[in-house]
Amino acid sequence: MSQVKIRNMEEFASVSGISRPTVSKYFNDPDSVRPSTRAKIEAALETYEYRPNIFAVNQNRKQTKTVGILVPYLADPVFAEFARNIEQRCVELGYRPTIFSSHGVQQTENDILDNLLALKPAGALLAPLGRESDVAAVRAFCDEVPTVLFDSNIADTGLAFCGMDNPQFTRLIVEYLCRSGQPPCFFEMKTPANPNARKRRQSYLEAMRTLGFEPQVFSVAGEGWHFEEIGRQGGHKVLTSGEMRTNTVLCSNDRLAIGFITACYELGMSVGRAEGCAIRVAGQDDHPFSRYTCPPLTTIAQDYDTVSKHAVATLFRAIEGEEFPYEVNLFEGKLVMRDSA
Amino acid sequence: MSQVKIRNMEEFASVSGISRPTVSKYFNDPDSVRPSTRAKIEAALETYEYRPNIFAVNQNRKQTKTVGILVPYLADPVFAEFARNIEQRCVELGYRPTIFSSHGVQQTENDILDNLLALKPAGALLAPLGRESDVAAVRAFCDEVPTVLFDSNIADTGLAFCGMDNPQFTRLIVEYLCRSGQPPCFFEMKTPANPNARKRRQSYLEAMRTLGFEPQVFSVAGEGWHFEEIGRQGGHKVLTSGEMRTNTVLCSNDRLAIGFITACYELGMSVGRAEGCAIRVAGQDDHPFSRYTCPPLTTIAQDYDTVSKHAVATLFRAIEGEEFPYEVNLFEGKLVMRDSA
DNA sequence: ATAATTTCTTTACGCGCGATAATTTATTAG
DNA sequence: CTAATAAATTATCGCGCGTAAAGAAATTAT
Repeated sequence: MSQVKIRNMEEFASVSGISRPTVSKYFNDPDSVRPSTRAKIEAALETYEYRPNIFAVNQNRKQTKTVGILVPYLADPVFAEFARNIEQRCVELGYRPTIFSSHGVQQTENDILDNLLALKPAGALLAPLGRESDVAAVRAFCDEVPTVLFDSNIADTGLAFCGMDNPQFTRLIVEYLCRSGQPPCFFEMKTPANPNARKRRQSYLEAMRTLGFEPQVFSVAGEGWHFEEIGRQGGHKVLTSGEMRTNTVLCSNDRLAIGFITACYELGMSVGRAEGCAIRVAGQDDHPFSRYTCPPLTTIAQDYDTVSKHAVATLFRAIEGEEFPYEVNLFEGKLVMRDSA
Repeated sequence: MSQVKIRNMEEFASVSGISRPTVSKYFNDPDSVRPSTRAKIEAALETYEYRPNIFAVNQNRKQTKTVGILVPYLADPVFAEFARNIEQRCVELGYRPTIFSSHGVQQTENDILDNLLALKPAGALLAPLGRESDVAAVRAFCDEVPTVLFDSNIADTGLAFCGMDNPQFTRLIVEYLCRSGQPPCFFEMKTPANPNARKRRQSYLEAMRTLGFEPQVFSVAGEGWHFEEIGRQGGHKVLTSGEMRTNTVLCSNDRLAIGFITACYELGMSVGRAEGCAIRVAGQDDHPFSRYTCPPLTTIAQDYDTVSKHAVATLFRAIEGEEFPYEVNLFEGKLVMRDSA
C-alpha cells in the first residue's frame, strides 16, 4: 500500500494508467470494461487507497445505491429482526441500506419519508405504521421511489406487499386450541396500530363460527407500542371481570400475550396446557422472546426470512427494470407448540 | 404552494428575490442573514418547494450534518433503546443520525466504520462490539471522526466514554441480595462479548469479599448474542449440577437472567423472594422485558437516558469546537426491586 | 492481411452548491 | 445628514464525478 494519497478519480486514473472516464465506467460496473483494463485498475486499487467520493457520485447519477428501510418501531424485536434480515440481503446485492424507525409517530414517519426522498434511493422497503400512517404521504413517496411494503399493508400502494396470511395464521391456532381444549376467547387492543390486528380479529370470528363455537372478544384500552404493559393491565381487567367463558385466551400478538401471562402470574393463575393449570394463553408472531416466557408461549411463527426474502426480491426485480402488476404476497405461518397452550 | 418546480438554489434565489450566496448562507444558518431577508426567503419557502440538494451540500462542505450511530446488536432491545434515544437527541440538534448495527460480527463493524468514514460525518457515537472489536480499526476511525464511545469501552479511544459504573452496579445488588437472603452466586458467560461482563464478575468477587462471603462463579459456555438461550442451557447445567451452594443467583445481565428463569421453570423450580420459593434470580441492566418475566425480574436499572444524554452532549461539545481531555463518565444504576429476588 | 467491431482516450461540459473577493446597497451611529 | 458599519450582490472559481462526442487504438471476424 503506497503512502501517496489519492485525492480524486483523476489522480487514481493516472496512477492506474487508465483514463478517467474508463475508470468511472469501471466503478459503475466492473464488467463493463475489458478484462485487461479491469485488471490494471484492480492492481492499482491494491496499491493505492481510493474510493469514489460518494457524494459526487450520488449527485451525478440519477439513481443511487441507497435502499431505505423503514419500520414502525425498531425497539420491537420483531421489527429489529426484519430490519436486520432485509439489511443483510441488500448489502449482499451491493446496495447501501439505511434503517429508519418511525417510533410509532406519524410525523416521524412522514419526516423520514421526506428525508429519504432527498437521498434519491434506488428503492425502499417500508413497514408502515398502519392506522397511524398518513396514507397520502406514503402513496406520494411510493410514486417517486420504487417501494415494496411489508408487514402492514396499505392497499394498492407501492409495487407490492409482502406479509402474513392473517386468516391462515389465526385459523390454524384457533383450530389447534379448539381441538386441544376449550375454544379460545380473543384478547386484543381496542384501537390497534397495526392492520394485521384487525384482520386477526376478523379471522378469529370466522374460524370460531366455522367450527361452531361462540366467539368472545376482549378489546382492551391502550394506545401506543407498549404492548406488554397493555397486555398486562388489560389482562388484569379481563381476568378479574369474571366475564371469561373459557379457560383459553388467544392474544392478537405475542407481545400482548407476554403481558397477559405476567398478569396471570400476578393474579396467581397458573398458565399452561398441563393438567391443573388454570388458563391457557397463546400468541401470534413467534416473537424472539416467546421461547423464554414462563411457560414458553405457544404461538404461530411468522417466517421473517421468507417475507424479507420475497420483499427484497420483488423490489430488485423492479429496480432492475422489470415491470409487473401490483402484487400481494401472503405467507403462511407455522404452529409452534410450546407449553402455554 | 406554486406548481413551479424549483430545480436548484439559483432558481429558488431568483423567485425569493435574494441572491444565491445569501440564500446559501441562510440554509447554512438562518440567523446569519438579516431578519428582513430571512423573512423573504421563508416566504418563498412557503410558496415554492425547495430543499438544497443534500449531495451537493455534503460534497462542498467540509463537515456534513451526518452523525453515525453504531450499536453491536440492534435486535437487543437494550441497544435499540440506546439507538432510539441517541437518534432523537441528534435530530433535535439539527443533525441527521444514521443507525448501524454490527450484528455481533467484527467484519461488519469494520465495514460499517469504513462506509461511515466515507460519509464524512460530523461525529459518531459508537458502542463497540467489545471483545470482538478490531481495536486498531476503531482507533483509526476515531482519529478521523470525532467519536464518543458508549456502553462498551475501549481504553483511551475516541473523545470520551459514557457508560455504566459496573462496580457500583454489582456492589449495589450484591449488597441487597446479601441482606435480604442468602449471598448470591454469579452466573455469566465464559467468554462474554462485552467488557462490562468482565468488570461485573470482578466487582461481584470484590463485593462478596468485602461483605465477608465466599463467592461462587458459574461461567457457562456459549458464543454470540443469543444470551437468553445461553442462559437457559447454562441454567439447566448449573441447576442440575448440584454445585450451587446458595439459593440466590446474580446473572451478569438481564438477558441471561431471562433464560435462567426459563430454565428454572422447565426444572419445576419456583423463582422469587416469596416464602416457599426455591430460588432467587437477579439480573443487571433493566432490560425492557424484565418487567414482564414471571416473576418480574429484580435488577439494576441502567439509566439509558442519562448515558445517551451525556454521550450526545459530549460529542457536540467537540463538534462545536471545544477541546477537552479524554473523559470517562460512569453512571450509577438504581436498584429495581421486583419479585424474582 | 484487411475490414468490422469493440474499447479506450481525449476533450469538454454539466451537476448543484460552497466559498471568496470586489463592489454595491442598506442600516446604524454620531 | 454624513460617516461608519453591516449586509447583500455580482462574478467567478472549485469540488469530484457522470456523461457525451469524436477520434485513436486494440481486438475480433472475415
